[in-house]
Amino acid sequence: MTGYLATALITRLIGGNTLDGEDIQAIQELPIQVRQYDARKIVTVLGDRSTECFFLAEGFVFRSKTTAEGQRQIVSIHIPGEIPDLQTLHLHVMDHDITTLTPCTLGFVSHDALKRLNARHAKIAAALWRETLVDAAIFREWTVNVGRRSAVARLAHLFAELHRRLGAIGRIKNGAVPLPMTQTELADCLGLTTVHVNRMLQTLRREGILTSNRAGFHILKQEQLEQLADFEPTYLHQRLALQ
Amino acid sequence: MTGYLATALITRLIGGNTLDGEDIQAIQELPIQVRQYDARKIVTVLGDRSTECFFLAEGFVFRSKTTAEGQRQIVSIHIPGEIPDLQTLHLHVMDHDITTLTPCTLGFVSHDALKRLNARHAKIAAALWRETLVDAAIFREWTVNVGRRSAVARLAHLFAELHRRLGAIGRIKNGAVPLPMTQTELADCLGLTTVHVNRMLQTLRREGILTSNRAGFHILKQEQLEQLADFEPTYLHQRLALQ
DNA sequence: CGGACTGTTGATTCGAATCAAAACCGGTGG
DNA sequence: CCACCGGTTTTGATTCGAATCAACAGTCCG
Repeated sequence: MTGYLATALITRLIGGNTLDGEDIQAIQELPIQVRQYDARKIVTVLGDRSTECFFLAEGFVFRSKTTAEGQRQIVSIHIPGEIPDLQTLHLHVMDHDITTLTPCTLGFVSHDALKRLNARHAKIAAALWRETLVDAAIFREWTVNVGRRSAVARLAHLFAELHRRLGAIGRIKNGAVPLPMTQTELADCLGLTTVHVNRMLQTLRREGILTSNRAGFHILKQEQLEQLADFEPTYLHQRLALQ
Repeated sequence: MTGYLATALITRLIGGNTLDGEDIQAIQELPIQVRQYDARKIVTVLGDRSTECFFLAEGFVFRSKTTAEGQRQIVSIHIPGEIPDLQTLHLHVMDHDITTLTPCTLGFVSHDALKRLNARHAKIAAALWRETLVDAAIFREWTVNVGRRSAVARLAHLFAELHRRLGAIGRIKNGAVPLPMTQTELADCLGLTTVHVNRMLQTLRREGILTSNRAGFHILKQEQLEQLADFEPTYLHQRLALQ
């Protein structure tokens, strides 16, 4: 893994852990295959048996499951620096789909290479494990969101979370959060219908809490948003508040 | 960790992985402190900073989060053989509560001991990591359940899942699933109210799909239950169908 | 025996889904 | 350059599933 790809991963892993020079070098030497994806393309699908994981260098992807009645639920959104299918290292069959939200740059690394890396570098292994644990913490919060919050609060919570996560990787330029999701996709994150998401978005706009369009959203009143959302960021387990 | 405690953990870890004699011995030598808990006691609470993990030897516990409005959402139920707070090994602050559902026997192991074990036994580390990944897969399915299924289907799905998981550890005696949850607790798993859970339970009973009482439930028509639930067990990642 | 949960029932309300149609927008091709 | 097309956003009317409110019955336990 070379250049900015390695840098992005290392930055992320260092965020929560202590890696030494050897660890960093090992990551830089990781054999990686870079592939470009268009927006809205499936990367991995339910039932797949992966032999590699991908590092999300640029763009957004989401994970989703679809019920027998064809109802889709998005279970997570991934941002640059993450490894959305890291669980395939130990869970051999995919139990959901992964789809790109935007054009993406993905860096594929074989399971073999990752396993060797883990075997030789305990700190990296711990850091990667930790990444999957943070994912799990976010899943838990999403269950709470969908199960116990009102429609507006759910939507507000999603925005608050993504604002924090994108802020932590320095992707927010004076308040503008670049996240090109359609209202249908928002609805599928929240267990709502598109129509209702549209109405709740209007509520948030009317209150002057945010503006939004196809390219992303812009939080105008963060405090009010987070309060409305019942947002409590502990679950993100962000070690440092990066700005 | 001695006697049946070690056996239960080893059985579980072997289920998905290959451990050799040395690994097994290391687990048996793990220093463990056994504590008994009454039913409905909090084991770990939001904000805690753990220095140990506990192995659930006997009984059931659940993890939950509560919104600012006081609405509780149960995000997972744990059964004997699991380590519900294993994530504390790498995520230092608890982002939810863990409560016993029944009287429980818990075996506490210090983080230090676990970290030494992981450092020396790569296969055990992988097996433990895998456990947390299966947890995460279940969280994802719960989000789908709460987000996209009807009330009856949600309830049916919960029963179907617990039937499979308890079956895999040999806890089902001719169809009877021992799971003493109140309807309020069921409701908190499903993002529903107690009243509505009561009505949906009656629906399932009326259809002759199951019987249930305070001690647990008894599935009469498994196939119909799983179909109604849109239950597809891949996400449980049960390597072998144990009987 | 009494009290506190837990389970059940009925009447009513309400939030979100559904159904349907129109407006908008960005890209494509004639 | 403009007409068209598919996907997305918006609006309105209506329906429906689950919540709410309220009361009562059942059960466990000290």
